[in-house]
Amino acid sequence: MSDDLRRNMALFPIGIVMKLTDLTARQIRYYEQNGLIQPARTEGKQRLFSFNDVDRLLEVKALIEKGLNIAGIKQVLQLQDPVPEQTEITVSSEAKRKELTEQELHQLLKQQIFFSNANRPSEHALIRGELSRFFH
DNA sequence: GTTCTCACA
DNA sequence: TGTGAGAA
Repeated sequence: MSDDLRRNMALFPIGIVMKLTDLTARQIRYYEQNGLIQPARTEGKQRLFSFNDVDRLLEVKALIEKGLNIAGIKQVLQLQDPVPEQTEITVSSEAKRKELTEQELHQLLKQQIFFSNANRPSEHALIRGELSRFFH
């Protein structure tokens, strides 16, 4: 399985994303309304975030903390990722931009867990449990 | 118990 | 952005 596919496959409920990004559910949904992220949905309409979404959320958070508004962030993200539309699973059209190696992917995962540990040491187990499916 | 949408101070 | 209501 390609790394690219894996990054778009992870499915976190909003609660986990809140812990991972330290954003409120309100903010996360607000950013989605503004097109900053495109989380998938379950049949029950609950949001399912991929690692790409979490990654983007962290960028958004960083930008917000720098004093940017939604409009400003939209521009920044558009420059980085001009309309993802839908992530096609076609083998032929993959790897147009950044391909992550196994090591880089694991490094990213470690970072996520590190952030969580720094903020809420008592919730290691929960988050690790949710992320465990990404480790082999 | 968790998340969703909508709405209001 | 926060919070609460009401539904799923």
